[in-house]
Amino acid sequence: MEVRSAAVADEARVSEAWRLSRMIVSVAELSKLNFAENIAPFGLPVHLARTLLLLDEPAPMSELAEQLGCDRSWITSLADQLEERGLVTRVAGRDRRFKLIALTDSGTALRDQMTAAVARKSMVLQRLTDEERALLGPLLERLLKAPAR
Amino acid sequence: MEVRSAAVADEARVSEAWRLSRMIVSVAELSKLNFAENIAPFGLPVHLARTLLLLDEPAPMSELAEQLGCDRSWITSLADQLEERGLVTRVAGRDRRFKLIALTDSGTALRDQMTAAVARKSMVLQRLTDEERALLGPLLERLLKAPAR
DNA sequence: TATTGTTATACTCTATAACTATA
DNA sequence: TATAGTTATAGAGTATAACAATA
Repeated sequence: MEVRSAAVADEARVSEAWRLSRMIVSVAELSKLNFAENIAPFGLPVHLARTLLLLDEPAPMSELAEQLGCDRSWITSLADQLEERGLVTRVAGRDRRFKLIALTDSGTALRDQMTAAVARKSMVLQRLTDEERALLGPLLERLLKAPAR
Repeated sequence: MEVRSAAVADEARVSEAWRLSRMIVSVAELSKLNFAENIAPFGLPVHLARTLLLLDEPAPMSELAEQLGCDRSWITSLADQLEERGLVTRVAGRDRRFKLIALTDSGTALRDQMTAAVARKSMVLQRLTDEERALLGPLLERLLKAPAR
């Protein structure tokens, strides 16, 4: 009897967890759509916008590859595209093998505009209250950092 | 002075929202990785597994296209692949134009196994307590349903 | 004429492998 | 020999457009 009700409770817990998992993915998809809409006025494809928003400091290409979770060769292509638009330049690194990707003045200006626009129009800001956001933060941190209890 | 501090508070709110947005996307990415790992033992590529988990009732292909957010022609391809593996069949719909994708017995068995495995091993279940999940649900619902307050 | 699913084809994003230039 | 970036090529995943069958 106790075993039975424990199993039922577990079943409910598992199916609720599954529902939450699917919701997280949906939220992220919505969030990406949102991002795409918000940057559309700036005329950059999503992957270039994403890269631009990452470039606080001049960064070696291999480091960008790591941050974006992609191959170095793809970074070459991204850098080419951003360079064509005058948003970044390749500058020398501490070693003649390294090339750093650095924002140009217009790249910096565009990044600042985009960051502000994207943050102000984010779903999280538009749809949640201050209190709700305060609750959400720690939960997301747990999901990202927790060592799979 | 009041204006200044209001602006500062707003700035903080916006940048916190931006941090949360990025975390949501990271969580979703982790969650997808997790999903991929959990279904790997079943030997289905991710897109087929995702489709299988969607098939509770026999569904017309155009409805699947809508649910998965992709073109009807891609559903044809998915259905072909699932059919080759004996997991689904095309059955007649209420109109001779419609074809419904329905799970076979082995499709149903596989789906049940996968659903259970995926739910039990989900990050949400493994990394959050019951209380934390109870907090997370309503927040996600707000993000998905809220009419952009 | 409008709709469902199919086919053939093309495109986008990204990885792999081979290459170069340094170190 | 090992590492950073580049080039050329290939693949996965998906869309587009034209089409066939049915309504």
